[in-house]
Amino acid sequence: MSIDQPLMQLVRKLQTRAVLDRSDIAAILELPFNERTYEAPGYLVREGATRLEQCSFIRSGFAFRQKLTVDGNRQIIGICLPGDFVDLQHLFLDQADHSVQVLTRVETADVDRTALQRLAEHRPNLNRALWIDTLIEASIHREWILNVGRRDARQRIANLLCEFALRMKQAGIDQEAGCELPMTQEQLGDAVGLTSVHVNRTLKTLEKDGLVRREKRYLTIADWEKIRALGAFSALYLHFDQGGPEGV
Amino acid sequence: MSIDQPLMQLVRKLQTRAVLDRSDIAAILELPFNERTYEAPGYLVREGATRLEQCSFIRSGFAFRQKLTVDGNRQIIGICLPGDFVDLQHLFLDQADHSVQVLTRVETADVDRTALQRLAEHRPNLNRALWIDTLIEASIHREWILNVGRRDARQRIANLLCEFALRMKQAGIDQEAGCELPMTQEQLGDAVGLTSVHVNRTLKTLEKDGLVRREKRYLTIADWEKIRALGAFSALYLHFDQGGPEGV
DNA sequence: CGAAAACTTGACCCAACTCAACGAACGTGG
DNA sequence: CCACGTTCGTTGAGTTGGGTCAAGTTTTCG
Repeated sequence: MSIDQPLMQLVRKLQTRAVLDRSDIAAILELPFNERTYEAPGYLVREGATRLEQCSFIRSGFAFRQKLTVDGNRQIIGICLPGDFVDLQHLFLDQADHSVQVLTRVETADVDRTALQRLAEHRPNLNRALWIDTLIEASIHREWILNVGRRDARQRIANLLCEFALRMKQAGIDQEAGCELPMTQEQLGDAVGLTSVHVNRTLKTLEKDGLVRREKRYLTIADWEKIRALGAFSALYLHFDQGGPEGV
Repeated sequence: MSIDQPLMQLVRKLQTRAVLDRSDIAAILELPFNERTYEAPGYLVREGATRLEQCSFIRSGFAFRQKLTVDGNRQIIGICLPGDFVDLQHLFLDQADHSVQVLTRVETADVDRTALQRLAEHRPNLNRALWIDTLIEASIHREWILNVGRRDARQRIANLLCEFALRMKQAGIDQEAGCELPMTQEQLGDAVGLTSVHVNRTLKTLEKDGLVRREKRYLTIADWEKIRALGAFSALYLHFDQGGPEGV
């Protein structure tokens, strides 16, 4: 049950979603699983795939969900941080409706989906935790629709950065001076529905205004309050408050 | 157990999501519930609301999910048809992260959320059905992010119309000649991230090209194949195939 | 060290927005 | 059932945020 026991990471994640008792935790730690490593531009999930027998969560590294237009345009649908499930939707859905691609080298732990289904079936707390995780992801999707549909370039990027920083913090992997962003400007653009060229120009203005700082490949948030205001970011949609007993 | 028993409608909906046995159905029909009616520009759910003790599904009428920008711009996040749950997310989430507003007069049946939780807890089939419903909604959200983020006006509207028509058909409420659309052009615009003015102009071109027909207040799809191709619509993301036994 | 990937910058363009005025349809009350 | 206010749809003219294209420059990494 050491800290580098991958399933312990899963336990900790689910504990942010619902209260688990001793036996719940024991049941998780007994799950059969295998580990896997994916390198940089690889796919964890491919849209259309059908023999989905496992649900994976990320032990380390970053990934993103994406869908493509017929004419090849990419839209990033969400970002997966360490500790996140990559494809919890495959607990019950039989076909992948989007792809998940590696951002930085990713290590996963893959749990058999029927084993996970049994767990949800027999353990209300785990059922609740997994379900809440699903619901929060849907909530994040909703915010993204708003972001891409109704905000201008500066606001979109600001909002994305806020979400990223806060989720990093909740996952306990933020640096002291803000947080790093492991995405290229093109990927950033694909996440907010803009061109890499325009992302570049927009980031410049954000830097000029003292909202972010950029060195080499990394971007850090310089003025949290200003960027929060610009992106009109409200953490409500991340539902951080859901961990309490019986959801109070 | 007549057809106008509201809970029978719920049974039928859930049967499109998973296989239910006799006792599952009986358990649903025993749920306590009350009925409510909402008039035209009213709210079924308000963003930020906290005492969420019921989950409602729509017996008749249409509603839409929405979020607002700080500067008052609206983005419609999804559309609720008769038979759809309005706020299944409140089965486990304790705060509303978006609003749901009436499109046409809506009649709902409201089920106590703890009763529904108990059902999910004790009945794997129902747990599965409800969960799949949640997952499909998340999948629709993803498609909307793509739609709004990476397609042009004609494609966006075409895609939305396809989704609407197909879901209407699955819900069994399509007219013979395509289907009516109970949304104003402004609402259409808010759903696809455009202005009502631009929606108007774009609809004109779609009509000129013979893809849709418009009479009075109603819009019907004239050429399904053309509009499907234009919107690059693929029904994959609606996961209609999920109803089978054990998801095969 | 060299090639590939990522980032910058400028010039030009266009899809969609804004503003504004007007017409059509709806529905409500008398 | 008509009158009239309100909402919805339509159209034009002018503007703009962000896209495109293209040519560098810097960074990364094998």
